[in-house]
Order: sequence, then structure tokens, then C-alpha cells
Amino acid sequence: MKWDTLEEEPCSLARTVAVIGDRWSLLILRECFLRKRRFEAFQSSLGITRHLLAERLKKLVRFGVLRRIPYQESPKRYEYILTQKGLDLYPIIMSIVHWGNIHMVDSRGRPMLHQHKNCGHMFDPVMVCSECGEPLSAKAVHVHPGPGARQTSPVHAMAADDPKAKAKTES
Amino acid sequence: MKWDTLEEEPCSLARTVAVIGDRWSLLILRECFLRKRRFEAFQSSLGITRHLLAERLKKLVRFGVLRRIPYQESPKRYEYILTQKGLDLYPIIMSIVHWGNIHMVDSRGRPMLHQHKNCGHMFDPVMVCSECGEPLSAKAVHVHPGPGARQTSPVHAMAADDPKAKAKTES
DNA sequence: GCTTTAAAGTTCTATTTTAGAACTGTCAAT
DNA sequence: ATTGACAGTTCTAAAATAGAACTTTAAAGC
Repeated sequence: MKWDTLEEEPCSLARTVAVIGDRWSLLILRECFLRKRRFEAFQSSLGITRHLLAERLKKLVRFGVLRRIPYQESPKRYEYILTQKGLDLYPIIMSIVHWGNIHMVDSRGRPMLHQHKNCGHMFDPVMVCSECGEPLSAKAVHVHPGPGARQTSPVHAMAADDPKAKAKTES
Repeated sequence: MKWDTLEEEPCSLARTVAVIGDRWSLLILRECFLRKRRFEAFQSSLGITRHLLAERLKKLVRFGVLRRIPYQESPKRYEYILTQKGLDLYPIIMSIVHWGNIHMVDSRGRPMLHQHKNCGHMFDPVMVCSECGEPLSAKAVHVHPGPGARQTSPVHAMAADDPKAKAKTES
């Protein structure tokens, strides 16, 4: 698969993976949510190569997740801050952290604890149904094709406008 | 960074990224949640190379996310099913899909819709506080070091038992 | 009996990505 | 005049991925 076409696939998971589904982007975003903003700060706390960091930051800016903003003139210096689109990644980050807390911690326990300012308590994130408020599980969800669904063919066969593509993948 | 040590870092996000943070794993897991179980089914619907698919399935089995189970004898054939640890990835998958639904869909609309069997409604996933039930946002959360937190040094400087490592990274 | 088909991989080379280190340009501070 | 901070860029070597062909076991069709 060509990864530069992943973002055009008729699948919201695939399109999001085009943005965050590589080895470094989620770690960079973790730093963003921990209020890091600058190139040197990212580089030194992650140990990412400068080359890759520059590339990933460009990609995140291109996708509108980060904004590159000058924080001083002469020499012109920039910092990277989360846009609203970037802030909206918070549930993804938190659900990843929570899964790690449950399934990947060692005997020392959790590296981080989270406190909800609204209620004051230490908490875990819980994913619930927007309609009834009950916690969600895979088995309680039924999936339907939406208006943007592909017709029949699998992802990788869609590119060419080959009239036989559909028949071929169904054989 | 060596990616085979990522899973030992004192960060639940990094440890989870060690499991799902590559280009294919999340797409494979999407298929798992859509009830796909077999090698050929994964391969043909994703277009992943057979080599990579075999590697990724091994990795997911090694991490306890999938279990490899024989479904027939002679010739012995196996299928891959989600463990409880794997099923617990559902909030991650759903939050990724939801972000894509909000920020990455084209004019045709969502590729998939989700119906909650419990209440019958089409829904979106919402992440709430386990203690007060309110929806979460990054700005309403305060982060504290937990019992498994690293002491002071950044990730990449922790490996060697070099007594100067700590001082060096603080300079 | 011989050939084809299916499933679940394995093996091979070519291409792309990433790692690791050094280098650049602009300015402020010493 | 030199050093250092910051935000990158440029290079080569190593690793990962793509793409295709090959393997094994056994059932099905002729």
C-alpha cells in the first residue's frame, strides 16, 4: 500500500492512521499535551533524530493538528501548538494511556495519575454511548455502512478505474 | 531509539505504542473487530504483504492481544481471535474512528455508522470521567507522577547505568 | 492417478524509511 | 572574536517494507 493514499480511503480509522499511525507521531503529541512546544524540547525529551522530528512536525502541521507560530523575531523562531483538531485527539491519547495502565504496567505501578479538575478526583477515562451514557463494549455495537462507505471492493483494489476490479476481488 | 525497548519505558502511552504504534497493527485490529479471523481474510481485505502480515500477527500474539487457535486438523490451520486484552483496545479503536469521522471525512460523509444495541440508537463515543461522569477535555485534567514514574531523566538517557546520565540531561 | 485449488505461511530482492551524526544560519551574550 | 542556543538541513549506513515467487498439506475435479 502507498501510505500517501491512506488518507483518502473510505475508512475513518485508516484516515486517522494516516495522521498518527507511525512510530513517532503519538509520542510527539504526548509531549504536546504535556505542554511542550519547541523543537529542542521535543528532541531532547524523546531522543528522536532531528531529521525525523522536522519531518513529523511538518506532517502534523500539514494535517492541521499543530500550528507553527513564531514566538520571537530575529532570529525568527517557531513553536508548535495544538489546534482544536489536535486537542480533539485527547480521547485517543487518553484511551491509549489507559490501556497501557491496565495491561502494560510493571510492578512499580502507573507512571502517571490523572486528576479531574472539575470534580477533584483521580480518575480513569471511560468511553460511553453519546445517547444513553452506558459504557461501550465491542459486542454491544452494531456496525452499518454509512453514506461514505465503499461499494464492494477492498481498499487496495479501488485505485484503478478498471471495470474488472470489482469482479476480480469477488472471485 | 530502539523500538524493542519501547515497551519497557515508564510511560503507558509509549508501552502501548510498542504494541499498536506501527503502520499496520491498527488496520489489522480493525479487521479483528469486524469479525475477520483468518490470514487470507486479513491479507485480501487489507492488501498487506503476506510477509508483513505474518510478522504483525506474531507480534500481536506475543503481546497477548490475539490468540492463535487451530480451527481444523490436517492440514492444521489457525485463526486469530481477540483476547480480553485485545477486546480492551475497543475504546482506542472507537476514539480513532470518531476523530476520523469528525475531522477526516470527505463530502460523502461517514463510511460507517454505529448503533448501540443496548439503547438502539446511532451514537458517537464520548470519553467521560470515571468519577463524575462529565466529558473530558485536556484542559480539565491535571497530571501527577505516579508510583511507576521515572525519576528525572528523559527516556533515551535511561538505558546506561552511567552515573553522569542524570546530571548531563539536566544541564 | 494427475492437476488444480485453497490456506497459511516462508523466502527472496528492490525500494523506502529511519538512525545517527555532522553541518548551517541567525542572533545574543561573554 | 568566540561561544552558545535554537531550529533546522544534509549526509551515509542500517533497518523496515513492498512485491513477487515459492512451500507445504490436503481436499476436489477430471
